[in-house]
Amino acid sequence: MAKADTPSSEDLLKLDSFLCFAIYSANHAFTRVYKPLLDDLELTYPQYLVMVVLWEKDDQTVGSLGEKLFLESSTLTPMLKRLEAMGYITRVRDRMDERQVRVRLTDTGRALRHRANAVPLGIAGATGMEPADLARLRAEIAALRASLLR
Amino acid sequence: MAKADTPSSEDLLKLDSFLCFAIYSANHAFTRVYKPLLDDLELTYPQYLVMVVLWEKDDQTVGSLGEKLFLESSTLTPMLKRLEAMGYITRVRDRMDERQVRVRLTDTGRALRHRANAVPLGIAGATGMEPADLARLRAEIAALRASLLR
DNA sequence: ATAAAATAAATCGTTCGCGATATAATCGCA
DNA sequence: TGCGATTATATCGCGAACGATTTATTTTAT
Repeated sequence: MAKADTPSSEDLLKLDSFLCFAIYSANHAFTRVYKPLLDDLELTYPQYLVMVVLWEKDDQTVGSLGEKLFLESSTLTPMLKRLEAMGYITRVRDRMDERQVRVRLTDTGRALRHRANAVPLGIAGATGMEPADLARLRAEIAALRASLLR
Repeated sequence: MAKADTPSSEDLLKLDSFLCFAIYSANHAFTRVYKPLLDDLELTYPQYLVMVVLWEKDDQTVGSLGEKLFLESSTLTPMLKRLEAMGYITRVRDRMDERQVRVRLTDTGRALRHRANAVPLGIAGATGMEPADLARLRAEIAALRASLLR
């Protein structure tokens, strides 16, 4: 199958598309594995990521969330409105700088964290990998992302 | 920062969300890096993946494409209609089994492959990684996906 | 031979995600 | 001071992506 020669650009077309595809399909796989666990919390996977960021640090601007999640306001604004409608967060213009919107957890949103603690255990189990391997892989992929966005 | 103790479920909430998030954001990063390269071909990133699969093996059913790409017909059908409208593929009911739709490259679609050969080189460069490392990482992520979907 | 089960795509409604653009507030500088 | 540039968020249109359902065809079992 694999030849010792320098791969032609035709071979590369396949080869390299595979790393991106591995990531693309692994991402879908994560979405699917998370779904049943998150259904209980009535959160989608991207919404869950927003909540994780807020559980770590409450009271952030839309821009700050976007920086951490690598998302644009055009993606976040509608998502945050849904989370607000569900009663998990509030969105309030900053008094000092009315351009900014401060996103804060409600008591319900904060309380959700306890129920969410069960989620990661389920995921870690689903990967079937050792914590150390997971950490190493995570770091490598994060480095890859950083290179890509450079 | 890191303690030697067994991580609590609260710590895990952060830790484990990171592998999924690393993948999630790396996937977005790939989409962004591909975009300018694919704009010339008038393909989106998912459409490009479909074309890659067809360049490898022409004349496949919707189901076969879905198996390889891990996508449902509800995702593929509209995408394939767009590729058909662009003149890159044809969609024809199979005479032998009218339930199936056979997807075939047009001459234009086949010809596109040559122009697409430039794409992977650009991506490989953007990762800044050695081919061997890329291959290893790809394999690890593919294994992870397989575990998740088990 | 035909009714029931299974299979393959397509359709529908919802959520994400982006780029381009709009709106509104603040900043900087003449 | 006040006006142009910058910044923060929101809006819009489009293309994925999924689950649930529908339609059409084929297979199977009776």
